[in-house]
Amino acid sequence: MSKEITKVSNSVIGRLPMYYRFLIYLKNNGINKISSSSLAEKMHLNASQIRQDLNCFGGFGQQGYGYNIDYLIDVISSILDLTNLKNIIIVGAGKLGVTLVHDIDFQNLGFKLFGVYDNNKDILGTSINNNIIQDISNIENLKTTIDVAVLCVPKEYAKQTTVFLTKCGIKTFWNFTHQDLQIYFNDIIVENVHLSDSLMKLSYKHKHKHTSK
Amino acid sequence: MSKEITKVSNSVIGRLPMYYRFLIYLKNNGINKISSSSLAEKMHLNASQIRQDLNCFGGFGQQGYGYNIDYLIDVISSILDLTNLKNIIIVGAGKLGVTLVHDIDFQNLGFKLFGVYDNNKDILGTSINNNIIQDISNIENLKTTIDVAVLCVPKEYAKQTTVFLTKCGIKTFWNFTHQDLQIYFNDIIVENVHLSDSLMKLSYKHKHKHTSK
DNA sequence: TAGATTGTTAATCGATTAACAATC
DNA sequence: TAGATTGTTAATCGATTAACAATC
Repeated sequence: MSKEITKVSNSVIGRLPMYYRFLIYLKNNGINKISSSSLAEKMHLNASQIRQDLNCFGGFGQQGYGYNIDYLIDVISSILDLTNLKNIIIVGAGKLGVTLVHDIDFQNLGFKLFGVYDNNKDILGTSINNNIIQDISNIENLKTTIDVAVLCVPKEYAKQTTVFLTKCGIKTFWNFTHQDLQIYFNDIIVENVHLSDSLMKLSYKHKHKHTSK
Repeated sequence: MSKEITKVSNSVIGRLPMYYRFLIYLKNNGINKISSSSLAEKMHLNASQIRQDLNCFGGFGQQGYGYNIDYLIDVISSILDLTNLKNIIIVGAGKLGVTLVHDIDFQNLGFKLFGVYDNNKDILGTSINNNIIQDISNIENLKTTIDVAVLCVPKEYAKQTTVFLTKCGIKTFWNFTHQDLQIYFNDIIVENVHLSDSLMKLSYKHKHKHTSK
């Protein structure tokens, strides 16, 4: 049974991948059903929260029994849109861009890696994992729709690159540039991976070991 | 004027690096003072929130005037402990580990890169940016205190590596392994960079463009 | 049927926003 | 001094947790 989804909070969305990961772990250990309270205990969460989270999208459990793990994995996968492959490109073939080509399992995360782009003449034509690095200006001429761009360019180029890509019709960005983009662009969807912010938070937590939450 | 810090919420801590980054940007543009309302407008935030956030740590502004940007940068830097260098090691010298050695400005984020470790005999002794890859077992014999470990090992090894490192006295982790650790360890500090979770969230947001926040 | 556990409503808790007195 | 803007208290909003009736 599925629900009309209106507006789901970021907190809920943020927990879905965590549930997904943990349920796969349980499945791999031969477990095929689980109750919200037992899942909560294992994940160090609250059972009410798990039920509330899932019920944003529909009723996927069975009273007196719990949740079927295979089914729940399918459901979350479908909510996160992991089976419908979207075209993604990597913009910026520096160390980070290249690492992502190798390390990210795009296929299983809802994406088809469509191409890798850069503007450095020295590396154009080189191949990474069977992806030939192409000139970024080629994006304009693509007939295929690109759904998402991964921004791996240096911070100084983040803004102008995004201007260019939005002109090419791309509205969704996985942003590794340490540059805040939502400030300058309306109507784009951005998921930030600000590694330096993350490390600063760790620095704070390390200092305030017993005073931070 | 500084305050007795009791317990600051993760939401507040999470915004500090963002303020820090933006204030440096303003400074680089020759601006030396700003009011909370003007900062809020530029950052698409709420002025009350900025004042509340800062006042968790003390009163750093001046009525009728606003905040001195240089001073505020210093204050936040000190709150985040960015000037007191802590020893950090990278564990796992695969593509990601190597990329972090090159791309992360540890020095300016509160850390001194102390060493890079792996257990792959083929790469031991190799040098990355003047860091020689050392055998992970050497960590046990270190006389120097290691404050933080960056976990860049394959997911399957995350748990056992963490067990080993905690035995060596390391309690703070920057975790890139896609393995939840807090579930298994008490009393450790972890900052997760779950790239696959991040991409799944983007997948969700892309699908639900107009229904997600 | 009885026991277990969901789905959902209600209560609580915390974070964000508004208001305003203090003060530079 | 008058105007501006902080620091801080109070009000609102949203997210988490508890409770329980519905039901498998």
